[in-house]
Amino acid sequence: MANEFYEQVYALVRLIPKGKVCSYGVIAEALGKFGAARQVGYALNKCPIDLPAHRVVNRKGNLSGKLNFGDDNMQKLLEAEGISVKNDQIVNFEQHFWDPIKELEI
DNA sequence: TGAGTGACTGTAA
DNA sequence: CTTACAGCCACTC
Repeated sequence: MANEFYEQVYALVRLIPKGKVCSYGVIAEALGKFGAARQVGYALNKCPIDLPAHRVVNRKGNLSGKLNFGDDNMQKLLEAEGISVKNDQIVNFEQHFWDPIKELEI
């Protein structure tokens, strides 16, 4: 690929602290692609094994790519990090939400 | 090149 | 809060 955007997405996802989650739109925004949330998801679709994609969810906190994440149970991984998941949706999403822009802005 | 697709989001109801 | 519609950008066929 050699797409810088993809690399940035991967790099940012890896920066997500354990026990925290983020939305596609925020990631796209942090990379300067305000309307490219779908591309973030597309980038994650490549899903490198070392990429904690389970920490990335949509704006509703729904595990959109749970099935696409792989054989592993995305919900289980989140719960292992202290994130409660109910009905494929993160509980207290705002509480676990991590804003890369705000964090990187420091 | 153009049409179809998608791990999305904002707005409206 | 959810559901439905439209807009959005990049990739695949």
